[in-house]
Amino acid sequence: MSSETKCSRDISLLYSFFFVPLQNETISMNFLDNKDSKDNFSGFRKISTLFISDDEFRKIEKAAVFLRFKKGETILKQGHAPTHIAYLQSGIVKFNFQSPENEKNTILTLVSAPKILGGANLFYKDNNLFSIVAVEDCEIFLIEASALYELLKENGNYAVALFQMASEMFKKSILNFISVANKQKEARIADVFIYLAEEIYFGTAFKLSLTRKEIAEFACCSVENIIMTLSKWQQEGIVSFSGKNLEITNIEKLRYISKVG
Amino acid sequence: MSSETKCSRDISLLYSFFFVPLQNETISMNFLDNKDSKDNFSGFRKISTLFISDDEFRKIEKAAVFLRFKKGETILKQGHAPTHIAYLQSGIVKFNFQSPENEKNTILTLVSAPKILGGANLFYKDNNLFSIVAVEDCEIFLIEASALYELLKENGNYAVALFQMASEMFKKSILNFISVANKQKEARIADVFIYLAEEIYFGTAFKLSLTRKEIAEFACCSVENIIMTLSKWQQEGIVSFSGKNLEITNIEKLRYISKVG
DNA sequence: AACAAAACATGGAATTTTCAATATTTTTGG
DNA sequence: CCAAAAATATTGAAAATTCCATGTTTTGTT
Repeated sequence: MSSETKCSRDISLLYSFFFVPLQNETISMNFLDNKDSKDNFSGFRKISTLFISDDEFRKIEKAAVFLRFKKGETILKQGHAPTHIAYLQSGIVKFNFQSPENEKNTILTLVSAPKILGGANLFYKDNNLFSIVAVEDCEIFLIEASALYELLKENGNYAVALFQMASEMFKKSILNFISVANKQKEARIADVFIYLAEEIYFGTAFKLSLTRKEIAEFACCSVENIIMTLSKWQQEGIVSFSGKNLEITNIEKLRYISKVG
Repeated sequence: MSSETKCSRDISLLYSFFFVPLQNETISMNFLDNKDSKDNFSGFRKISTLFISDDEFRKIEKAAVFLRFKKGETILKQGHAPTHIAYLQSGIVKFNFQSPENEKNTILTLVSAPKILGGANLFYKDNNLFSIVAVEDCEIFLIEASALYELLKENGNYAVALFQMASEMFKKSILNFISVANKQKEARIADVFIYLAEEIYFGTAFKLSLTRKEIAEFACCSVENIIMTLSKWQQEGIVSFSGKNLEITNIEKLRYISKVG
């Protein structure tokens, strides 16, 4: 547990109650005190404020705990019971499926803050279908599922709103599926970079937080394909990169590749 | 409109109100009178009975129209506004995505009755992401989305239940995605036939309602792959088929191929 | 700073998969 | 019932993609 944590009162009990440690995973133990927590929680309030009352919000807040996750840490784990839903305050996460047979990973979709995560997992009767893993340092509120469930049952308006948000992320997975199913390598990789620019980094120049391997797992091809394609694109003046810094210099060309492949 | 249609009163107006004709698609115009409609609708009631009251059910029933769709007909169309949700009383449907660029179709998942369809589409803000098409003759209730929406907002319990059902179908699409992304041809085709036996035909011997082309669109490979693989499997004693009649004679072998293939 | 591990990069061989050409069988519509 | 269309089937060539071997660079840790 970090020594810099400031607790105005003991919320470690709350923490240990709401948070189930994940196997073989080291968890970032930092969390803020209630005051800070409340401030940070305003993002969730903002998303939800149209639909839930102050009373309802306070109930959720009581069932929530604020956590920081470092790059690579698992937030919600595939195969576990969906005991929590997560509100992503800041950072970027991947929806990762790990094949039980081989070691292969598939990234279903990427999501950047602010978003409510785990809704899709939550509504299954079964255990989590995929993991949610930080690809950048993240600030997260883990909310006890049962508390949210009670709210949803009482507040249909909010239920519909939450489903819409959860559906958005499903939709993105499906869109990626369609890209993978119909297009070949180069068009798929183009789709990934268009997606990164439009939905993750909100611009054409960014510091890439994904490794080539992760991009391969997202575009469903080999690492070599990613590396070769990026090199080719750099020669063709479509992208320019050095290390992790990357700029898409001709996004229209990328859109063309996405279509014609 | 079929001459054998018996209408105890004029519901064709209701029909035309609820039903938006689909472009380039001939629609089955048969529908039953209100009495029959009520009887058949009990399936929907049964699915929903734990969550909605008789009053609420009657409201939904008033906003519903019973239709028969013939094999190949489109029930909900990709790109259209999600004006309706469908209760599949009997039959089998495919979730079909048609690529705007080329003519390629992708079958995201298959679903057999009884199920509530279009929930996923419903929760999007956007238009339908995919079409729902009959692969066998279907009996369907089309329910006005706005009526259901009102119910969901008032009845959070039912909203949660409906979303769970919609999530199930999403989950199946995702599982297919994972199969396509990670496995190669033969293992994917094995997955498709295991799915058909377990979730669609509820047995290892069935009359295949999909063409080889549709199976290819489901397993995301070429028609030739399906034909060759089936021939090979028949020689190896894994399946036996003649025309549309097919029997999986060694499903364990199929499961092995799914894993190792 | 040194070292180990991971990530990045490149090229060719091997494999998988699609495409193209063609023939047979089954289904559909008049 | 017949003709046309669609579906099924088979084959080899072409294309796409992964795998493998190898080397360089970057990152993280002690």
